[in-house]
Amino acid sequence: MSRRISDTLRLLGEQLDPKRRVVRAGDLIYRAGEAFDNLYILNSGICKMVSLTADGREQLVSLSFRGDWLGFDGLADGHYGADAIAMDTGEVWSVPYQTLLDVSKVCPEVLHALHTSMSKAIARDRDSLMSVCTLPAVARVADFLLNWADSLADRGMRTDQITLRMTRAEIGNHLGMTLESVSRALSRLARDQVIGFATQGRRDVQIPDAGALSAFVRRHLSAAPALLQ
Amino acid sequence: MSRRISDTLRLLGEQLDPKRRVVRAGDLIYRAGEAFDNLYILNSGICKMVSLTADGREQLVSLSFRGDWLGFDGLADGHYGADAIAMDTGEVWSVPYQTLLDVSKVCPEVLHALHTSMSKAIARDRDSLMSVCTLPAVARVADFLLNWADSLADRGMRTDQITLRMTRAEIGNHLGMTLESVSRALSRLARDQVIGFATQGRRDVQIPDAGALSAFVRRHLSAAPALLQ
DNA sequence: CGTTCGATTGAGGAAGATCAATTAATGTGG
DNA sequence: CCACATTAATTGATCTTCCTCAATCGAACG
Repeated sequence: MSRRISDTLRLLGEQLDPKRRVVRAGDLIYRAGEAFDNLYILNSGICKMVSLTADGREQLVSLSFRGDWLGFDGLADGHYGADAIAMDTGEVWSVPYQTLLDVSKVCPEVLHALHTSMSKAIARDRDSLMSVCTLPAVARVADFLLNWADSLADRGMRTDQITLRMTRAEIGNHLGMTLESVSRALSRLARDQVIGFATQGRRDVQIPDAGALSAFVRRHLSAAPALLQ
Repeated sequence: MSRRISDTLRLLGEQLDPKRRVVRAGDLIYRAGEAFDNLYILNSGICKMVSLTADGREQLVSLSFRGDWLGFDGLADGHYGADAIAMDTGEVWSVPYQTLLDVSKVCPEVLHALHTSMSKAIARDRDSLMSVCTLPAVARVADFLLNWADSLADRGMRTDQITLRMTRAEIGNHLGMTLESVSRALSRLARDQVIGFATQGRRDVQIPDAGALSAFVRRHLSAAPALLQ
């Protein structure tokens, strides 16, 4: 899988000749409301998508890792629907949507990469909804950590220790709970030995055994009624 | 907008020569886990996507209306990620993904229609997450009704009276609350005169003034902390 | 006309929010 | 490099929202 993502990135880099930009934590990649022109590909680093409603509600709607595309949300109505913000040093490639279409005609793999990435984005968004709707707070945090670790694993990175580049407030916002609940959940997970904290600072989370963390989630399902037919 | 959707459907019908199938409430369009081959286009009727986890959690992840495409979620890993179930009598078109790609080469509009639809799906999924994460139960139900009405409006249909083809349990599942909370929320909305119930049966909801319903949501925002940078 | 399924409503309880105080990490200017 | 200021995180006490359990009512259907 790590191979897959690197290979895809190499292909895209060669075929699309994207504009490359180095970003640092906090840098804006695009802003909600801006005219849609480019799609972005995250070559390295981590990104968050933050959506803001007219009535002032703010939501961290998704996270992106190496190989992910950004900006789909702007395609339909010609304007991006959220802010894309770097959470870390990284490199972002940008490609005009039109260029992408042109290249796709001679290189179908590029189009397939786009579709695969959009499909994954949809699947991930649904997983988020599932998590928020069906899991109690502690399990939601555990599930969040598992998903982060999975994302790293897909990219061939270590998953026994992950560095969350987010505050408790951001995590809570993304998971639909308060920062205090996030903190309590993490303390609980640490007390139950399914996660650990690194020596310095509590933003580094150790996951010695993903299976145990996964089992923790299963143990904390609140008996939900079936929907069925 | 209604024009747009009809026009797009006509184009797709002509260009793709899809297989057409009439479905009735409860009919399965595709099943989670099935091999991905086709994309589906909803020519009429309403559809729900239901996702099921390994540990038995069930989630109504999204709803689809006339003109929406179904099946994107299967593109990335070759298997559909949810069940697609008709909630009403309707007609579903199916098109092999490969056919779609072939036609796209001679008719770029088709590809653009696909991308637009995927982009909208992503935007809608994010709206769902936003709603679940930032709104209290009553407001969530109100927002749900507003979104449904908007979907109808986009298709040129009446929005002052909508027929929910869902039980309270299904609505609750989709919105992350119990069926009792949905019932109480609807009673509350009716008491506050922002919705009404039709003479017969309580599945028909009248929305005399969408603005008033929208204002109700705004009045019931729980003061949330800002995320900012 | 009774049976079944869905919806409503009430009472009590629990999960998580809110408020508040403390501690830990991070950053800044001297 | 240190004292101080600032921001983030933890933890506790209380309160609110929503869930759970239960009874009743209504609608649909054989």
